Amino acid sequence: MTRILITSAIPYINGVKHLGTLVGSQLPADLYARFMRQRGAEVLFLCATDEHGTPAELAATKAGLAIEDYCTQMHETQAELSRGFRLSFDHFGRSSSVQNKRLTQYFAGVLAENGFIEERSEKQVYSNTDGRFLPDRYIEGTCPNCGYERARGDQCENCTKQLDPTDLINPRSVISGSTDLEVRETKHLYLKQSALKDDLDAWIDSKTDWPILTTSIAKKWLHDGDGLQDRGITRDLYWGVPVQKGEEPWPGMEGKVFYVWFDAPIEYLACAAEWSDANGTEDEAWWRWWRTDEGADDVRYVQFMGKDNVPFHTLSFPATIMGSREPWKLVDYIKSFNFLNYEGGQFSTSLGRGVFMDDALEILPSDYWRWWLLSNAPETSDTEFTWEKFQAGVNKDLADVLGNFVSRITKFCRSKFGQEVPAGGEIGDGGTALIAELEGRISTYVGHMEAMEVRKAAAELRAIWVAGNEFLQAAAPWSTIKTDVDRAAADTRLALNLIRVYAVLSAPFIPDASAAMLAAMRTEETIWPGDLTTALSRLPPGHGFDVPDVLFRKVLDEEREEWAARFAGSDN
RNA sequence: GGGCCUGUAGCUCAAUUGGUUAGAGCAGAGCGCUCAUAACGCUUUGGUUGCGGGUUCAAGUCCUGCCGGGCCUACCA
Repeated sequence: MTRILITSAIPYINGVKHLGTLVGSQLPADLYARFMRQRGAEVLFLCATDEHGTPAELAATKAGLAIEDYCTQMHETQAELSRGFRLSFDHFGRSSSVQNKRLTQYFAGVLAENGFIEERSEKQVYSNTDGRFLPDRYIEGTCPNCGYERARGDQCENCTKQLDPTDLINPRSVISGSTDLEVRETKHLYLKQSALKDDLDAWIDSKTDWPILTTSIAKKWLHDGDGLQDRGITRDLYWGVPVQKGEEPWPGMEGKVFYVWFDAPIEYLACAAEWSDANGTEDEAWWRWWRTDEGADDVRYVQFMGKDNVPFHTLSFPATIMGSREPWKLVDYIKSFNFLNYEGGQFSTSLGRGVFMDDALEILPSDYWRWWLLSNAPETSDTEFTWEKFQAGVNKDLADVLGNFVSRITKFCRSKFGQEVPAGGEIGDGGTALIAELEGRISTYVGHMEAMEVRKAAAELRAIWVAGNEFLQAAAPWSTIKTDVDRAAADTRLALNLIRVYAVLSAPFIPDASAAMLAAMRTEETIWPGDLTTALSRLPPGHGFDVPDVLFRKVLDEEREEWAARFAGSDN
């Protein structure tokens, strides 16, 4: 059996994520996971919260909570929203888990043994008032180049000049505003990515089928300037995985933690370990997904992420795996996405601009969001969410094309034949033509889904729904019933069976509506339709059904206007 | 500044990797149907493929120069 390991980029802990984050990784990953399970593959689909780092500490302080409690709360919030969007993770883990702590320390130790870790001493800005070292971005001051007063320590937003925090005039802490800053000497560990550059380069070169977005970003980092740079993997923070060399202390590194971008990808492994532990199974259970010497050699590993995550997944994390010189699984395919914008600008957490996961579920069922976001996934370029497009898309596709199809045929049958699949007649020319068309379209749909061509798959699925309406229109059982009851019965029977087939085909995109369709047809038969003629006679004459409630109500103009105003955010 | 991506119908996107007359959906127009959520079906309007050069028997596709949009640029994650 095909075995597929799927991971979605792990969302950061410091708040509810917006729709852009959702469509860039978790949603398409879920689509793929659901589809591959339907097709008979053995799937392990993992996601987690990314909990370490400065922003998490500051968010916790702002919320008046201990960082540990804050993360526990926010993890539960995000887990609940994931359930709301029907994200079918086999496990939703936490990068702060003991499993991740152990594995992160383990990898650091192995990398050190293999000579891929280097200690470097460097100067960093320390804030006496805040009692902590400040990342470059958390220092503000006047730009020496253009005079902009709110330039950050890494770059001036106004003139785009790259800066060093010590370049700033009148530097101050972004956290407290304090100017009581000093430069202190501190020691950090670096991952010697440069020593693995040739291995990484050859590996990326071999991935000719990856999205251009993925490989071009990787190649840029590999070849830009002096080539791939070594990366600092430790920080002077409280909240994180304590720096240790495996189980041993790391002299000189006391009180320091690993950088989030070192431990976050390792959580992909740790999450599998969490999953195994949660199920009460031994380590072999997750090793068979992650260790090629323990059964993972036939696993296909696919990652989903937004483009901002690509450098870490194509370079840093693979460097960690390669540098271990151990048989851990490397990713086989990286599906990356561009960004989703909101009404002509960016989503903004601080301005409350745009739709966030909790808002979305509050106003409409998850299927509406899943369908629109996936059928408009930002695959080739950044794409834009507007309420008008959203309304037009879901009303037309879900309500008019699919929902109304289910409604018209079930209600027709109820009024003319009663609430069971009618007997009599056989598939006619129209039915034969429909089956031929659908066989072609389903084959195309499967091809797009296997290739993770999300928008193309959605367009094909929609065409499959449209074919049902075309068939009904041509067969016109409401007319033929007057002269040829068997003809009308056979066509009605075919159309009712089509509902079940649509439910199965559509399940990866709209799982709730799919379940409602199956329930209405009083069936739990969800096997993938191989032979269509057989699949379309699965519900035999006499099989009872219910006329379902409206599957998708329409989004009204008033609602659209109200939501557009509500989520516009403040202007400054 | 550098790099990458991108520009095709009013809108959102395709175009088998250089090969017939550039196609779909939405929106618009007309017709049909009356089972259905004012739904559905059929027909149809609409393009100098951002602009200018070049290569080629052949260019939306390749090269080059402009113009516009976006992203990244390594201590936010």
